[in-house]
Amino acid sequence: MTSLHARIVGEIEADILSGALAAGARLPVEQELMLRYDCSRMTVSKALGELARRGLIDRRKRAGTFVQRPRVHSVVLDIPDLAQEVAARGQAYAYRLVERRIRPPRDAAERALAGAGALLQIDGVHLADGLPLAAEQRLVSLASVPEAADETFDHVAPGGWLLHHVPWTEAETRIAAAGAEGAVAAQLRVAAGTACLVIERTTWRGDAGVTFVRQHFLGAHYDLVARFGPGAR
Amino acid sequence: MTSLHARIVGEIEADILSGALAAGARLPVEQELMLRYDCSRMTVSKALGELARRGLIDRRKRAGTFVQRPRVHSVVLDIPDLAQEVAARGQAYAYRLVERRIRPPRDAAERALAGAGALLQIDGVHLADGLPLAAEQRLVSLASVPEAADETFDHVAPGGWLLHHVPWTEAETRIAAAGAEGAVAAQLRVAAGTACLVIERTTWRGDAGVTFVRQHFLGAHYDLVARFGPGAR
DNA sequence: TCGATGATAATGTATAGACATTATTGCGAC
DNA sequence: GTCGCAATAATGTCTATACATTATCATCGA
Repeated sequence: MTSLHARIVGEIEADILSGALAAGARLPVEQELMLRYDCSRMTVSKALGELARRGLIDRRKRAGTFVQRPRVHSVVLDIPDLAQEVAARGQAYAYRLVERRIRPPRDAAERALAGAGALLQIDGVHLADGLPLAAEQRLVSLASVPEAADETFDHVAPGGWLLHHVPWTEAETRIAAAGAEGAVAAQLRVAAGTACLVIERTTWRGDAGVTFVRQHFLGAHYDLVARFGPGAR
Repeated sequence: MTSLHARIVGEIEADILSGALAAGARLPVEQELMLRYDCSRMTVSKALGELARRGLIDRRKRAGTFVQRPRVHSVVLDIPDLAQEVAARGQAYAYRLVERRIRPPRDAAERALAGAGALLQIDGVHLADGLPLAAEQRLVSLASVPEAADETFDHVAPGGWLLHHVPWTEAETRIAAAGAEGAVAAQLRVAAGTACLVIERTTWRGDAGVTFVRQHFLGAHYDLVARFGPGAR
């Protein structure tokens, strides 16, 4: 016996996550939701208030209620749009493609990501002021993001591109440290064994895998900062 | 002109964070808050509902409303209680003290942490199944946590101890990678330059600094995993 | 003594209505 | 046209009330 406002939250959330309500779309006004769920305005408002506090929607007086664009998740780690971060540091950002190809999944983990389709593999290097900052190896599920096949990713980083082409995602991030080896060391132009911050992230949209990325950051040039607290949102 | 329920949220939150309402303490019942704020029950309930959603309080029917114990913050990175984590992996956990001393702050950052008082410096090593997992250098502000001066930290790790002795905290975490050098390499029993995950965390209680800790994790033996998503709590 | 049972005190959900606030929109004056 | 202002449509807050739910507590009976 779940409560009515919880049901409203759930249904709207599902519509947003599935893409049925696209980012920027306008939700029905409260009056209409009152009719749809046959309930009072307080109940609708409670549900919308919760979604707003969670950051899924934006309520604006007189204008209405809108689906939020996917924020950079959770303030914390997720999906640093490197272009923006580097720019914020006052450095010149560039992305250099190393390799791009379409291939079938090679192991169980990749099959789970790919679903029924093939994978787009994109290797590249992020540069700050011309110097290597991070080496990136990425797999994109073409079943989930077929448009990616039409994009060359010559100079546009796939991370930022995906941010703008896939609406809501859920992500699991793994952070570790490792020495740079082989191709990665070469791309970063450092000696083998140099300490790197390794970030691996798998991203889903609902149950479908979207992308997996492994980034080697030069430890000396990059770090992550996250702030927590009961007050923090 | 902040709204009334926002004010209620703020005041109760402040009482919790300051320790005026200790963990486990019972809050006034809604009727009493209605009187205190001269408002309706819905307004009180909205405020308490928000605090409950944020995890600061726990509302139980018939029993009342209670201050939650500080959860491991924010699901994500924070404050891995290594003892628990290692145990969860089925390994034997141990902590070995390397050095413990009380000293004045040495630079501006340390002065900011220490406030008016001195610092307790605790260096130690976390072991899993007898092997070094992480080297830890910690500073505790005795102004904020005077009880720490009476604790030897011989075999009890200061992280877990602090978790149980300081109620609510806010933390900033920095994550980077670096090669182990000097004393750290020796404590971890690895060659200099071995890649480590470096976690630095400063913790406050309100405006007062509580502790700063720098941990070097052996990259090969440790990683952080965090999962995000709109649904995730 | 101990266990079942029912009363009760607390939160949980919902309603209907009132008034406040605010950004948009459209209209009128210039 | 465009600038400003007023009407208005949407959300924001709050009240007073009702009934539901549930864990606790006290009482009663075996």
